[in-house]
Amino acid sequence: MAEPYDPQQIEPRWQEFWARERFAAADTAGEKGLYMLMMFPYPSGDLHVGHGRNYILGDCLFRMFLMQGRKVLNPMGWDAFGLPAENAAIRRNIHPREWTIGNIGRMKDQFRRWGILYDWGKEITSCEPEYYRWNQWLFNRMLEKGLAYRGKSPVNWCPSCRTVLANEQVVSGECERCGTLVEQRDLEQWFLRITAYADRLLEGLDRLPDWPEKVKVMQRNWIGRSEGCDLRFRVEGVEEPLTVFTTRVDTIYGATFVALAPEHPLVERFRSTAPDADFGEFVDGLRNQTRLQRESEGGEKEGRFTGAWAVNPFSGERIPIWVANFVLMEYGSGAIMSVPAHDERDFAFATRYGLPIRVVIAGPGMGEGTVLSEAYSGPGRVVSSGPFNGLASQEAIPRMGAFAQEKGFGTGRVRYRLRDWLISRQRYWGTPIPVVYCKNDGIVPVPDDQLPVVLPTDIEFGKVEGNPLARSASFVATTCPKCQGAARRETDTMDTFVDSSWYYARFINPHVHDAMLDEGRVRRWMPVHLYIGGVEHAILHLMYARFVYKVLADFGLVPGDEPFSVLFNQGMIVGKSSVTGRLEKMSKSKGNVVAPDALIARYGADTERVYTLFMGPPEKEAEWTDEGVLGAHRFLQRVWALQDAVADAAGRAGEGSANERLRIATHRSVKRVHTDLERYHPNTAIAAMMELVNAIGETQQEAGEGALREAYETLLKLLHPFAPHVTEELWRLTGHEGSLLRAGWPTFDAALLARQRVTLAVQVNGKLRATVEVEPGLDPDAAAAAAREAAAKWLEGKEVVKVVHVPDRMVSLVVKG
RNA sequence: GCCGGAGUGGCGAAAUGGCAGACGCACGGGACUUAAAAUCCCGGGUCCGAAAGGGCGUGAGGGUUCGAAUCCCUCCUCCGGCACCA
Repeated sequence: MAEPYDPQQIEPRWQEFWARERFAAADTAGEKGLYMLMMFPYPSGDLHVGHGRNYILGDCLFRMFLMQGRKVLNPMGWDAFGLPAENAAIRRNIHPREWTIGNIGRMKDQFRRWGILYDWGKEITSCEPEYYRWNQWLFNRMLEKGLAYRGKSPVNWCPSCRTVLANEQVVSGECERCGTLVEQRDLEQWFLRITAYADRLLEGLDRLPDWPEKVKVMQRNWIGRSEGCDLRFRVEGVEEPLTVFTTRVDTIYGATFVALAPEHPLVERFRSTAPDADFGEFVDGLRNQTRLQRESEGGEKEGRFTGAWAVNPFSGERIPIWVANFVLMEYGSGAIMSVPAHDERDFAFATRYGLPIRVVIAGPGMGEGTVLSEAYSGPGRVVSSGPFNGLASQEAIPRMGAFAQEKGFGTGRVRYRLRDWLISRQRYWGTPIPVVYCKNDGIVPVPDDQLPVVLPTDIEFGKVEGNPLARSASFVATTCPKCQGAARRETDTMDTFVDSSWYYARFINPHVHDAMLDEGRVRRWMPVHLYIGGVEHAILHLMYARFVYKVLADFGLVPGDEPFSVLFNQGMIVGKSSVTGRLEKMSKSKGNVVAPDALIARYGADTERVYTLFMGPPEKEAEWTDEGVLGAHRFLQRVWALQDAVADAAGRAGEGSANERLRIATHRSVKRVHTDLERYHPNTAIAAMMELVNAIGETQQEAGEGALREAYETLLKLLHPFAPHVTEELWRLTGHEGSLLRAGWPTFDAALLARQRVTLAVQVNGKLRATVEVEPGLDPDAAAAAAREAAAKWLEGKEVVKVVHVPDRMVSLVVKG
């Protein structure tokens, strides 16, 4: 009898062995291999079982690749800048760096205890100057190309995080990180010109067939490309024309007013002349509202007449200019031509304020005089539009656009919802933006040879409002690189998404000191073949990374122009919350965190791994249950116990049919595990191995040593990526030396699988009536004969008019009478 | 509102045009045990039937097909994303 299965005793030993033997080390100087990567984590400290999913799946695939003898780069690092470290500094008076490094140590240890292998020789920590200096270097390059710029605009301010945020980091009016309502502030900030890459970001998605459709759709929506034209309206009494953006020039004869955003510069000119006494108050009220407030007020459309008139450039008609709460300064030109008949919002506004509604697009069943009860925004025939009458709206759009262009009051224009990427943050724990402000020379970049601009350490946290960096005298006071005069350093730091926008390329050459990237290596190893991470980064990280990669490609530093060939999004692990009683993402506040430590102490890391991979398809959300863990543990117990079955069969030839049955089961499992892993379905791969365990159990009395050994050893190999510790141990116990990682990945004998008898389903008129066991590869006539015999009782007195034969699967008989 | 995804036993799920429910959990019965735990064996979609066998069954309704969980149309519900974007 074997010793009892004791993961406590087994697991640490193998973890040490794998580290010592450096199985995960990949030489990127040599020839190209497969590059797989899991999104590097923020080192927040403790990991729970929900975090494990991503890493366990990655490790499972990695180990299979290693067993297949492939060369694989599988690195790990730390997205180490960010607010939690600074908040910890304020609360607990510990330096952010110290806090971060401590957490990294704990997380690395957790990875080790999960049995997860990484090439730690290539570890990256983004808060170290040797890493972030290249953020600064890249910033300088982008500054040279005009891709980085300083600009003033209304920006999102999170009062709790005390910093501005990029648009992508505001989720329905709230800070993505802390949930606080963001405010609008007019500030001068640093931006990266991601909008210059909008079309390429869009077009690149079409060349990513192995990305989830969902992510691509989200990015497309976020970029929000729309084609239309800018039209210039003359405003009575005003010199400069007013530009509006529209995608529906075809409706312009139906424009009965023009609407301006409250922030539109033209509004100021009408402040004193507008007819309503509360005009100024109204405008100021809107300007002080947050975006969310403005939208939340029941979607109620509100506005005021400015007292001014615009002239429709097509018809020459005078139409009033209004200020309206539903017009956004951030989009288009902050001014629209309003066509109530054909736009839902304009319709609501016109109805409320008694403005005319004029049909100019006749949809099905509509004519010139039709009175609408709601806006019609579909296509139709152009009416009441002078020379354009009778055109189909689809046709009128280009025709009328061209007309406007010809006459000089219109220009074809593509607009995007996407805004430039605001990267300045008024916080300490990030990459210093490498510029200085000089009285003589203005904004001066810090020259490359003076990089990195290192974060100072003489910092006091938490005492006063504002960026602690700005209070570091030694940091702020500097000299101008141009004139050597006194100058002031920029104290804003970069958004941490800058760090993660290119780290994947640095992993290939983390120790190059005189360049951001080693061109030769990067050229061989990029793009990342398989990128695994959570869907929460569908827009943020993944779009920034695609943008920066394209910039790097334009600088000639990287090959191609997409960084990640295959993207795999794992789903969340959720647990029943003791607070809300519902299934929620694991978090301390929800009281549903399962810590790996106790689990590993009781059942072992292999059990956690098998359960995590067995829960369901990894792209789906899955609920953690203690009973499920038990099932995974039982499975490993059975595998452990089966070593006796092999030992007991020593010297036994066994019974032929049992041997054959077991061998077929073995090879079928090899085939299934392999194909299931290839399509990222570890759950069904485990099911296949469970079936093999059952098959070994059923035949262990009759089968011979050869078949049992083959079955068991194959099982150990197949199971190794899932449960690495116990399989290594069993591999030794069954008399082998070395590691399963070097034992090769099993292949299956197709000829053997082709020999197994098959069960044909027999259908009569589409209903299953019988099954019949036959030799594989039966020809249609023989199959039909077997089917007729099996279903004889259903064919009595009937005529078979058609036979459908699906080889080795079924025969369908169609009968009449 | 728009876009995307999903809906299958008591539960997690499998099957992507060919025997629905593999595999596991929970449950029921049995063996072992003084007993329990652990382990092992057997049984579970549902209805009729003692059984053999049959009817029904993959959110609802319709369609295509010899054959549909799978393809098409209409609708319902849930989840996710975007949302006054001109």
